[in-house]
Amino acid sequence: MDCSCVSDLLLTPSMPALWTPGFAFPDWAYKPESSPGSRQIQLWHFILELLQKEEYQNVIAWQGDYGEFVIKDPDEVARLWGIRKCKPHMNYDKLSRALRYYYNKRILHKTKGKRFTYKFNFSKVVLVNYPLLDMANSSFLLAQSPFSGAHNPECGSLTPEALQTLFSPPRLGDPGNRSPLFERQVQNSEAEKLRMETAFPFLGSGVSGYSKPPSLLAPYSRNLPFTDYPWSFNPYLSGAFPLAGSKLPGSLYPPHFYPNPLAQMPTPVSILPGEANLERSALTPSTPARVCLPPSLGTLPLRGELHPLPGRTERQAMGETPVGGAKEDLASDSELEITDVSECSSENDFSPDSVEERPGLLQHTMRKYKALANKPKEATAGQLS
DNA sequence: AACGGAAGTC
DNA sequence: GACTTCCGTT
Repeated sequence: MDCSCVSDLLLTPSMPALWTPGFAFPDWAYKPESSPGSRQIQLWHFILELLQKEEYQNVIAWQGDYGEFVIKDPDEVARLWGIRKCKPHMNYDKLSRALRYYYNKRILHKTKGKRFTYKFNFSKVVLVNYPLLDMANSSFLLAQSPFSGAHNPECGSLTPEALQTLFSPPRLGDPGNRSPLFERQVQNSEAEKLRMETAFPFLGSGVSGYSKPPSLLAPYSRNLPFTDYPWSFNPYLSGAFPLAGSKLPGSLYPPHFYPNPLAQMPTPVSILPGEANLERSALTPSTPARVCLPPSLGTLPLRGELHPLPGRTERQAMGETPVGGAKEDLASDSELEITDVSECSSENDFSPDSVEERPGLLQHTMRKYKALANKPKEATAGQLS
């Protein structure tokens, strides 16, 4: 009420918080779990939001390589952040302190020598989008990273047990209904949190990380569109957003960074599980679930077989249409500076999610992944392409 | 500008 | 836990 700060950019009624057209983050990343008791947006989310809003290109923008961005107007970013957090006295000094705390979490790191330039640990973003994928490739991915395998204890943590944990079915008490994309879990279980933290340590007490994305994750296209991605996989293209009909400005997707998904999205590989395996009712009926899979998953069991992280992650990877329309999304884009206060304490509760139990599949998938992970990259790529 | 410790807030 | 605030240091 008295806090005339919050932008409704991400709190449009018809749309859950943190609508990010180019990125898809599992709901657990949206807060309740990552910060028990708090529902506020995290700074890195906010940064990502700004980064993909065309209107803030002069404030903050992707620049340089791979995940690197420049805060062109520190004061403005701080101001926006302050508005978002109802911290009128926010400034860049404080904001940057918060950013520095991300260094240890491996979410960000500083691009030395470049003023106001930071870099996302991009692999983590990919991880968030395609957790299973990343896990599947973890061995050789990490092997290629500057902080590879032997030096990376995390690499060894991706054990079948970890997978098991990640895939473990929900507790019996967990609600069994699926919720539409963007609805977030409210009654998310600790198990879920544990699963996530196992897979995405950076969100917790993370350890590993690579400053450079694994080569398999492909360099950004400098000139070519989608085809430049070795496996037609745009890590920033979640596919979880209204594609057809959406009118996201192409400029939101700098070609050198991530091609315009709307214009260049190739026919994606569908990992749509069989109808019997997926409760399609939760999906927008007219919107085919789709996802661009990297070749590494090309030979993995698809349709009805691959059923990674049943629930949130899967649906995102499948390109579920978010609640609300693109039009509203766009309309809200320019309202970051909204001064509507009511949002300050508004709640954005979402329905609980569910996880399906597929023990057989789990075993199968785990074996497959393990096999894949143990193969040389080339061989794997070949086999998968 | 950038860093990071320390204490405080929610 | 994720900042916010303050501040001394590089």
